[in-house]
Amino acid sequence: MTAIPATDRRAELLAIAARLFAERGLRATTVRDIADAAGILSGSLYHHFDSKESMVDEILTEFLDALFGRYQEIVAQGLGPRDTLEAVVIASFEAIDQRHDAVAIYQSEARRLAQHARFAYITERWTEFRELLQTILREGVADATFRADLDVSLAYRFLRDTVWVGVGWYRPGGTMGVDVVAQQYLSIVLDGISTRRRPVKRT
Amino acid sequence: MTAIPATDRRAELLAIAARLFAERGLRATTVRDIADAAGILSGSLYHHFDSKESMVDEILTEFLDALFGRYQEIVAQGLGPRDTLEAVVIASFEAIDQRHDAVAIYQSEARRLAQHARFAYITERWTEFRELLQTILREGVADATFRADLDVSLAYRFLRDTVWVGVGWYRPGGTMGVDVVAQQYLSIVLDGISTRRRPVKRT
DNA sequence: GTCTATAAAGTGATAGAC
DNA sequence: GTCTATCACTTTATAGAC
Repeated sequence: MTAIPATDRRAELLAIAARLFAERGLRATTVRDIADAAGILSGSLYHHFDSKESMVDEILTEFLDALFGRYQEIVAQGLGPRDTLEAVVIASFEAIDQRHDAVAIYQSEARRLAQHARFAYITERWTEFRELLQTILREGVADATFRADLDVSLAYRFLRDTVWVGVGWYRPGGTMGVDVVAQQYLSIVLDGISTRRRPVKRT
Repeated sequence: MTAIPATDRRAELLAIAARLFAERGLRATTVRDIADAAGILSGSLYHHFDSKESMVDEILTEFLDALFGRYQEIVAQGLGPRDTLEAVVIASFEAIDQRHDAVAIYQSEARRLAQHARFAYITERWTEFRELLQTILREGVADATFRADLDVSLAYRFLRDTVWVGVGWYRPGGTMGVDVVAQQYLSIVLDGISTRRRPVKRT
């Protein structure tokens, strides 16, 4: 583990890179694009970073550390399954609001990045998030907060995907606040969209 | 509009390209990768296709035409809001099952492709799908199938995203059949995961 | 911290032989 | 329908001057 100098210029360049990575995709963003956007030449970027891959690594590491730190805070509060789930969902939407670029990169590139040894921590975080959500769901089924017929592993994937996919359309600073979106989201996930329950079809 | 010769070899090469595009991403898949996988040299691909972009275009056009033809069939049946929604969701999951590569390409690249004039039809299809789902939701609210407090435009985005994001983890031929997944999905969306309804929080 | 200059490899695409 | 050969251009990254 090498210490990384956290200069202002470095952070500034990283923010520029993150925005381009999020908008155009990792592969479609060249080091020239980043340098152009920063008003310098491409070679000058290598004074700050080893490689383009290092920039991505740093953006994701910082983001994931902050996010999972927040999740740990929530778990430590020892709320019940429903309140814990709500808090985790709200924290995730807040991340979409406040770290939009990093979430967008994570959402659209993490799966492929995770295949490389350098990004193995993505898989670890993925596992951590799965255990977090599945534990909440299992406890909720056990204490009758959630439906007894819930397929926990499927519901987990559903929750995971639906939370993060919001980054695709949510625009920070738009008319709809992130807290409103989170509440509407929770309303659908917890209570469904229909007025009356139907029998669960078995196949 | 130029007629495209639909030879066997052409379809075969297109299937190989679609698999690679889906697995690695458009930008990360080179014409050499496609040619290698097909057992020919990269130059030979240009006997069949104008460009790499043409391959993508053809894969997506064919997929979207088939999918929206299916949606039209469903609408033409004149079912109620709930049955129409169920049928649309099931048809979408069937597409994930049967046209996995095309759906994966669509899911992860459509937004950026739509910015180019050549792929303007993606935006048109997007609008078509939005109107389809929002009409179902509005009619469902009107006849009390769906909750009166539903935010239709937000629920639409929720449905749209959650249906297609399934392509990220669903593997055709796996242990869980696509019909089971679709039913579980509908169960959550329609009825929610909780045992009892909570008051909707207003902000 | 940035620039000049450039290397080394990869990329989409073409022309014409077989 | 595929191969040989190759072009024009782009891309990541480096070395050393300023």
